[in-house]
Amino acid sequence: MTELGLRRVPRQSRRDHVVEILREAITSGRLKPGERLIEVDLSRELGTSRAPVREALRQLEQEGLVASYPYRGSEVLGVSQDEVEQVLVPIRITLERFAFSRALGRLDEDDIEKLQAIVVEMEEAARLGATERLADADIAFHELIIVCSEQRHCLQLWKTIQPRVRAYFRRDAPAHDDPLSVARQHQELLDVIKIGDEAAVLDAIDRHIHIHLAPKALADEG
Amino acid sequence: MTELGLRRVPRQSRRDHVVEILREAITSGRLKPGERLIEVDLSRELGTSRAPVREALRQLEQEGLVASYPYRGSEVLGVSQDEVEQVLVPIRITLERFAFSRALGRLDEDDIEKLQAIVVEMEEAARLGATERLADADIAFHELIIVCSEQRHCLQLWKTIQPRVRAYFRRDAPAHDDPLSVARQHQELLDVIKIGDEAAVLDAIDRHIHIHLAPKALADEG
DNA sequence: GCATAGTCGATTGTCGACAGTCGTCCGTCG
DNA sequence: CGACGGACGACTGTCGACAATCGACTATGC
Repeated sequence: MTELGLRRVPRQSRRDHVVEILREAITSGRLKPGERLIEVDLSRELGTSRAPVREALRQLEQEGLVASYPYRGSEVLGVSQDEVEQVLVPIRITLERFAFSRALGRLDEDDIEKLQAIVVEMEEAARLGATERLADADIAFHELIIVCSEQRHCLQLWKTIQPRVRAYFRRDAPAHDDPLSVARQHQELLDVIKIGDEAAVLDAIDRHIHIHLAPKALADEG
Repeated sequence: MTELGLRRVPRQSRRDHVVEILREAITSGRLKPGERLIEVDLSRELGTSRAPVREALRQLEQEGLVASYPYRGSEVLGVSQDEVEQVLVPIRITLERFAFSRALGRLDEDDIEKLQAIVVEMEEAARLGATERLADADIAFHELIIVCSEQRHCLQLWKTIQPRVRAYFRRDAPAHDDPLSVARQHQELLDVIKIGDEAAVLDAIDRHIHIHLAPKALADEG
């Protein structure tokens, strides 16, 4: 009848659905580190069978949000500041330097427009004090460029660390004294991208990502 | 009777078994890029049901060895030289710099002995021209140190890229004019580790991993 | 002859049931 | 009183069957 071709269509598999629900719950902090994840309970709550839940837990395990032990279940993991500084930030720099330089030649006007829209979204979120929206827009900005780079394995590695990057964005977002600065920084990054000078872009990314380091870590880096 | 408590015990889940078989087949090149992986066929060949096979394929997908498309199946992926140089090598450097510096204080005599044993294994494999054994020993050396660093997420990221690192080790191994040099380089690295000077170790790792770059890439890096 | 819609086989996505494993609790024995 | 061991409950690992989806092929109309 009125159902236009997508009646009960999942359009996204139940597994993906479960992954999203759980990832959201973990990165937002609603599920806390150490909490147990029991397959039957989850499947009941989500109105599905255990098979999709199991596969979802495996994926979250790969993403480092969950740890699981044979025959003994799964638990939620946290993201330490130490990991952010020592692993995630350097990996992001490696990954994004590569992705950004590849993306430079491929970004068309449409892409630039989308990036600009994300910056606008940031400004709006910042004004409203919507820290989660701000963090998600931040993720979206970086992910869009990685997607545009059309480097399959780069995107795959990004997907592996992205949930944890999101987790620390969200955790740290409320601490910003000036949320608008996030939007401003991305605007500057975008401006450099528009100009298209590779060296300048790489330099801008380095500085942009380094912002996430705590003062002490910055001192360590020199 | 004689069965000493581990009769039919899997001791490793069927899923892990399937993962290992397929990973081995892909990294060794027995399964070629583009080849299709059909769940029922695999489950029949491996004498198991589809559930473990499905979960194994998901894991290999996370590792970047396999790509899968909803309702349309999975296929084997390759590892390009471009990815090695632009992504895997830099990521390895980031990861291993961190892991090695963390491991330095934790390596006990037992660990050093194991590392030494791996170098001996390399020498033996090199003399026999056993290129796959040589590549696997190379992997084992680096992985042991990452394990000793006791950085959970570091290990998790390593597990994500390790299969592709193995793939390019195995692919490139036969091309070495002097297989023994691999053992020699690791011996030198191990010697520096024994001394325990962090800066020297980090420097040695950089150079060690950079070896995998083709001459052209090296020129690019300056 | 060509475009379009319907059908079919192959393959994946999901389900409910059962088997295997682990930690715990309780009773027994020294 | 503590160590040992077997039974129990909770949960994960695996299975075989069914539903949903896709691409290719075929038939139909123009």
